[in-house]
Amino acid sequence: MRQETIENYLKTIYNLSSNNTAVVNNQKIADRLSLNPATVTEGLRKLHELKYIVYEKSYGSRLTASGSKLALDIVRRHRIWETYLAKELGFGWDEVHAIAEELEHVNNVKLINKLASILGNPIYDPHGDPIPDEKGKIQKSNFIKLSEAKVKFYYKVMGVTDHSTTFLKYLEKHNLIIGASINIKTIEDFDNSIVLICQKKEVNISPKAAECIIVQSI
Amino acid sequence: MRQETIENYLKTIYNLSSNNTAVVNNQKIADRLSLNPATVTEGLRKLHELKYIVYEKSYGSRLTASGSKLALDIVRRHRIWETYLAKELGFGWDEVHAIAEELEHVNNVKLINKLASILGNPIYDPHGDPIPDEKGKIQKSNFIKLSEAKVKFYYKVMGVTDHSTTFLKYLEKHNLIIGASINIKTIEDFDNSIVLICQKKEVNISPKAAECIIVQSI
DNA sequence: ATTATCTTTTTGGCATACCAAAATTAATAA
DNA sequence: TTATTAATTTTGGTATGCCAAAAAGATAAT
Repeated sequence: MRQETIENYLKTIYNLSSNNTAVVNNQKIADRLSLNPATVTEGLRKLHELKYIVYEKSYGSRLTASGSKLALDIVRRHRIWETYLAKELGFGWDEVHAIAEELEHVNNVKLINKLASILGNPIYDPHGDPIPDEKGKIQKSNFIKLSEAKVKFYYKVMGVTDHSTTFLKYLEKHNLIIGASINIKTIEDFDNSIVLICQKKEVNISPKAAECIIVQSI
Repeated sequence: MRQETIENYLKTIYNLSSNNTAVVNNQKIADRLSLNPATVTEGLRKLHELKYIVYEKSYGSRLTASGSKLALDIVRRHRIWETYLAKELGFGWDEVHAIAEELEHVNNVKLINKLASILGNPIYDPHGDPIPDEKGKIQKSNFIKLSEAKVKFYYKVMGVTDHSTTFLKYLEKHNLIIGASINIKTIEDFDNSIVLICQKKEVNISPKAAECIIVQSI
């Protein structure tokens, strides 16, 4: 199996099993990688043979220790590159993902560690996702998307994943700046829009906007 | 044909036809890419179909305008990365080639131009090879290896392609520092070793060392 | 000019990574 | 529980990139 193929599968399985214990189903992998389901079945069978995953037919896959190790390594490379592209090379946060998607396959530990060191060994990337360290250790993040927030809970705005002028203006209008404290009042049943209190004013946030706002439970 | 495969062939053909007009034979391509001659024959036939090269059976290949364009682009990416790795990320000149060999396939114009700009848009890389500009224009270099120097001519030492301590000490001992002026006295017939005058002293340079010293006609 | 040698090409074959369509298996709803 | 729908797997097939060994072509040496 080509190394790049292996890496793409493992990264995808890792990302889809967020907590890294959940079993991932084939269809989601096929969607993410834009592959035919038949191709995925084949791929997973091979990854099982290579002992990167445990694959149970008609059930799903989860990473083994060695698969997890490789997946974390790829995730590290990807996030370090994203951060480097954004912070050191002046790319927009909307541009970095696609480039990092290619750069992540260049496997040179010294290179990634050097970039990380220049960046001050960050534990979070520009999107608020945690960056595994060289050993694969990951800072468990309590950052979530506003769209995943629960009613009555208090949160702090930590970042955004969309940096378009229109979106930033939208946020400004509602006082949703970085660091702002918010309280979720209700989530509308019919369209999932979120009603929250920010600086004593009631604000209505669309589901689309809520997807792009990163918050932390406080 | 996979993009990476195309790029590796074109780069190799470009490098082997130095002046970019000479016809390149299959065996040299096979050697450089560590491929079976049969594979090369196949590859060249496909590149001909794609109009990247003109390939005449049992004769050889040369780049077309479009092949040359792509080749120069790859060469640019490779040499910019080498320079960036060496100058900005602190890699040794012996390490940069292998890493650049992978990074060169990441095709993002903005990225390469940004790196070039940080470096001050250099026209030569750490090995003394010229870096094509964004349009593929190349500064014609009059740098040659000392091994290609001619008797009675005057040259200036411009760089080295081997950075081992032992080699640098060898040079120092003979006063062959960067910028030094030299005059080729004779080239020994039986072993091709070079006798030159440097700072009024006669110095004998082995063919192996002469391969690693870059000079410029003055 | 005719071997001998070296290079290139052809032939037949293998592994990988894919897909479409059919068949199977699992999940869900009636 | 049985039908219906959805997910998964099998089957048969394609394109790419590679190789070894045999055949053909070109080059050099005597």
